[in-house]
Amino acid sequence: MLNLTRDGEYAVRAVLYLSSQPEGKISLISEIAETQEVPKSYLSKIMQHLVRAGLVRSRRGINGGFMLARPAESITMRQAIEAVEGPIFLNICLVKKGECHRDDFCPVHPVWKEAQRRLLEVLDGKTMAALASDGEALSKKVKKKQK
Amino acid sequence: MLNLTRDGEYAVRAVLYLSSQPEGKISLISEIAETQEVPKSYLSKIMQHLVRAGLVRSRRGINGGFMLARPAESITMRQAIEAVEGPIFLNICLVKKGECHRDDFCPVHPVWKEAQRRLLEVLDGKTMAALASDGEALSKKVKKKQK
DNA sequence: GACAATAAAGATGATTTTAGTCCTATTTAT
DNA sequence: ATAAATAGGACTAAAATCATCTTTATTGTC
Repeated sequence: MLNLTRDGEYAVRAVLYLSSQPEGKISLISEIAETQEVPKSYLSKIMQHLVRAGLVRSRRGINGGFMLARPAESITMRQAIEAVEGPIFLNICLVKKGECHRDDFCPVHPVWKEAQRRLLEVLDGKTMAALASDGEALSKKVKKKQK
Repeated sequence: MLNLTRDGEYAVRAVLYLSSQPEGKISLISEIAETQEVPKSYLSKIMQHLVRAGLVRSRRGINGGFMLARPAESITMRQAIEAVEGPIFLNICLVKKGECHRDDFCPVHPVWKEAQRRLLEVLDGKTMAALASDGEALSKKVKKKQK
């Protein structure tokens, strides 16, 4: 349907939250779930994907929780999304050569290729560090408005 | 899942086929279905959407069939897709202001807006006439290769 | 007017995906 | 040991996907 699933949305929120925390701080699932408005038990699933993808590190037991596995500057929006949704392909014909046998003579194929390139350019171009910084700026604006 | 459905794929194929026909020619569903490798009864549904969207005109009865309702130059890929899938939104937060109540302070929102803008730019920029012409060029190339 | 060809429209259904919940491990600091 | 935390699998309801089939409406020809 050409739109992001909950999985992707929640993954971005979670990684963004961790990126906004002081370095080295460990965050609880319940903490992330509440602030990011994600069902806790669902989030648990999402976090596991993020861990397996190497974006997030977890610690079990008392004083456990989650933190980024890498600097927020090195994690892109695309990576967060693909960690839970798998690789992004606007159309199956982009999965790999030969996936669609009409490839050779289909004039639509190159259009999708270009569309996908442009989409990914945006998602690749936004790091979690940048998002976190944008978020801070926004929350200052909101507070000003409320005065 | 961020990818095109069959509906969208088939719609593009069907409109493209009609765009490649001599002007004024009426095409049968079975003809479109066979050449475009779309199940006939499924295609029937798709064609109805295209008719209602005003991209295609139909005639019932003997000698009936389908033809473009407008010049192929005036039909974009986006229009063909949205005729069957509805408006394209990469994320629900783009549907309309207020759809996502995190809008005001969410730094991710503008990124999706930009990504969507770029994607639509590509789909808006490709007319069915252009695709048909690209298709012709491609089929010549394929024939050459086969020699 | 009867008939055949054709699309329109609606009912139905199998399969997959989505969006979760819940329960039982397993790990770990104290 | 115990309490606090994540890990991971089983389960589910609802929706979307990808169709098929049947009936109805329209239209040209004889």
